[in-house]
Amino acid sequence: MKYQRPKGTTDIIPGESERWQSVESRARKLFNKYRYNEIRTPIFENFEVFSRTSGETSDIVTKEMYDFFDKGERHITLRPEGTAGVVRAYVENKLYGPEIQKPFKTFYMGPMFRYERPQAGRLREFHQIGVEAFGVDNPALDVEVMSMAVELLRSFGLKNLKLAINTLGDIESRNNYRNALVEYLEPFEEQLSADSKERLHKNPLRVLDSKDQNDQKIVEGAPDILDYLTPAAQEHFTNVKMLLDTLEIPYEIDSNMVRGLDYYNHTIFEIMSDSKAFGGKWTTVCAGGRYNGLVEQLGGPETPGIGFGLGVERLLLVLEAEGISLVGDSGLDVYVVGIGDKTLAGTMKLVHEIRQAGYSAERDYLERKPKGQFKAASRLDAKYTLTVGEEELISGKANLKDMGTGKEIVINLTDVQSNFDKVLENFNS
RNA sequence: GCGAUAGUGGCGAAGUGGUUAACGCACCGGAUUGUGGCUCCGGCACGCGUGGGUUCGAUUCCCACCUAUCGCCCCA
Repeated sequence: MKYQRPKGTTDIIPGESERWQSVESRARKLFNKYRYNEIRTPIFENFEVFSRTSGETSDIVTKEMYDFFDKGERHITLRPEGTAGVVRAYVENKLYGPEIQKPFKTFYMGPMFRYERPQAGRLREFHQIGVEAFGVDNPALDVEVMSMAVELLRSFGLKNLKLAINTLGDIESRNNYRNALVEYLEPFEEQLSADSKERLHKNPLRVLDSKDQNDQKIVEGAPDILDYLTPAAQEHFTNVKMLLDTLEIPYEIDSNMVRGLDYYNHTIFEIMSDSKAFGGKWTTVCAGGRYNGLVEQLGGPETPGIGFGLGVERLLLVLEAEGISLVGDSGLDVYVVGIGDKTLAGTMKLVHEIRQAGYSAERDYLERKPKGQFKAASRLDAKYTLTVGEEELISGKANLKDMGTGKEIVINLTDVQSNFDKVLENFNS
């Protein structure tokens, strides 16, 4: 093979693209119900937009970004996630202005890029559907966002979903907790896995979700973030739980849950699936949280925010594994069978007229014999065939056949242009 | 970035250090001058991921690279 697509990318070809369209259009519909409107931001941004916000030491920044210098020596990055760019746009377009209703609610969908080792549901170019809401610190917004995510996944027919929630508290809570955690872990430093030793001082919270069995044992006795919340942070979390209960949305509190990005605080959540698409292991399909402070970090006024991102590839894998089909077929209405090379123009005209009348139409382009054309019509799942030869073009009458029942009638070809609806109506009555 | 497995036609899949690389599906054509199924007949890989090497000879052995899949890291 001379040319191959770059590692970790994929072609979404017809047959597959329909599923994407279905996911996207359902998401748009749902977001509209909740009054979220679409935002489209660049696929690349200045490097700093992500490096500042994601955390200078986060893996995303240190080893997963597709960054390069353009011809003007600008340090550019292909966006690895959606939120930072949206926040940048929020600030740059002054969407925090007093004339704009709060919360400002928006959604996006599109490709993201991370330089990683590809695996099932993990590509270098992947797609996310996400939402962001700015300007309101009310827990009602946290719960609206979560409820929307859950509803979206359920609307696809998914069951066996788990909503896991946690809080990172405010800065003060987080710092207090971080200190307590490091203090607890340091005596175990020598026993920790190599990875966790590394994390201990770089990003101690990450030790909490280590997969190493021994690490997990040590973590069991670690202090709990929930015990270090300031009263304000505590109240926020309590209200989030209360509101989830109100909506009867089941959830689990996972106080060991952390985030790969530094900008999160207060409520964080993940929606996971234990679908066989991922070998039955719980895998995150949708994740999000609150990021009060991020807008300020990117040069805007102090503005709270919250959002989530949904991995489209992962969602599609789960839907497939669960045997959920998204495509309603947009079948072919009429296949026009043309017999003999004298019918070239007549067939073309009929196909054109049928399309003008609002129906889908196909014809033969390979000069196949009638048998081959009927076979093709059958394969394309055509509802009807219209058969024209030289005689029919002269007499103005031709056979219309219902491919389901095999029934045939003679129709006037002039009716195709003027009232094809009637023709079909009469046929079916 | 690390570790493991794999790579033969559009798809699935057999195969061997040595003449024409099985078979199945799909597709195309014919038997059947203008009607979908079945059946029968015929066609369809100057080629075995790419590039080197060993050999008289490589799809088969060796090396490198590429890609995919799985695990780790991380994550949607």
